[in-house]
Amino acid sequence: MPELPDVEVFKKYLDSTSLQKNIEKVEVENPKILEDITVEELKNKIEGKKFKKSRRHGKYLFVEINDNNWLILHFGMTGELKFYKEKSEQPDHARIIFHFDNGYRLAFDCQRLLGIVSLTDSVDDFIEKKQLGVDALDINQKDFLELLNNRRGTIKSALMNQKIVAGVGNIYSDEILFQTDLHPKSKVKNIDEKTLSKIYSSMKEVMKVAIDNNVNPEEFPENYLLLYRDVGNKCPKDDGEIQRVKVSGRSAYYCPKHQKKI
DNA sequence: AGTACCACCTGACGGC
DNA sequence: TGCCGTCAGGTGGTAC
Repeated sequence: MPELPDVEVFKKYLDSTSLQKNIEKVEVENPKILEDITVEELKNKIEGKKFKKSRRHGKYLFVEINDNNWLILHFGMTGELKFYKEKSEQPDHARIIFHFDNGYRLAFDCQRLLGIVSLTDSVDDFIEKKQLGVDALDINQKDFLELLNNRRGTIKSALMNQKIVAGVGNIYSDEILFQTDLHPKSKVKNIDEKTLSKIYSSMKEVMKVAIDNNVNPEEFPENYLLLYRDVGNKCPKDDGEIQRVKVSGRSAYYCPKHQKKI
């Protein structure tokens, strides 16, 4: 799940359920999910405090505990949040559980343990240290074009490169290229400025559509790839046959009929 | 600078 | 039923 739109939906979920409640206890079910911190540090810094507000950057969600203390959540491939009351409702792979004083709990669930839970005293420093680019929802067209100017690689890997633009992952880069009629292996340097501008607009549009529809593909427009993103399916635009190709180690799905390599 | 490959992990699925 | 290979929306390190 967790690309920019998914994380934005998690943010809204956390904001609407878990802010301003006293956190009585932090339970660590699996410490492998922690990075650079110990179980004790996590408990000491959070127990007895409240989640004050949250902030998203790319695929990261940061939750403020107090002025110089933020919880870092990264969802990996399989992370998600669940707010619930009864233990019986606890998700199968709850790795960290925050217990609130009203009896409710917030679980950081992560089946594959590729997610990360950590702490930082400065979100901006963390973003800088990770060399994350500007968030895909915030970047302006001029900066986007400049960042892609003179790149030698493929357009899909550029879109997925978190140092260029933060937030776009495998699924949504496919969607953006599907909507702009470009083969995922097209070389960035072969793409003219007009087409790059189209990619920029499509990136914004796809992110917005996904967020507005709560990342539920069933609600997406009919001409979106997402519901048909598998080998052999019919392209929702022109009845081409969806194919798969490896691009920088990831599976890219595309319609060979209208996505041409340039 | 880019890319290919590996590692970190768990689990679902299809073929035999 | 079990075993095996492949795949899955992420990131980071290494070696070309």
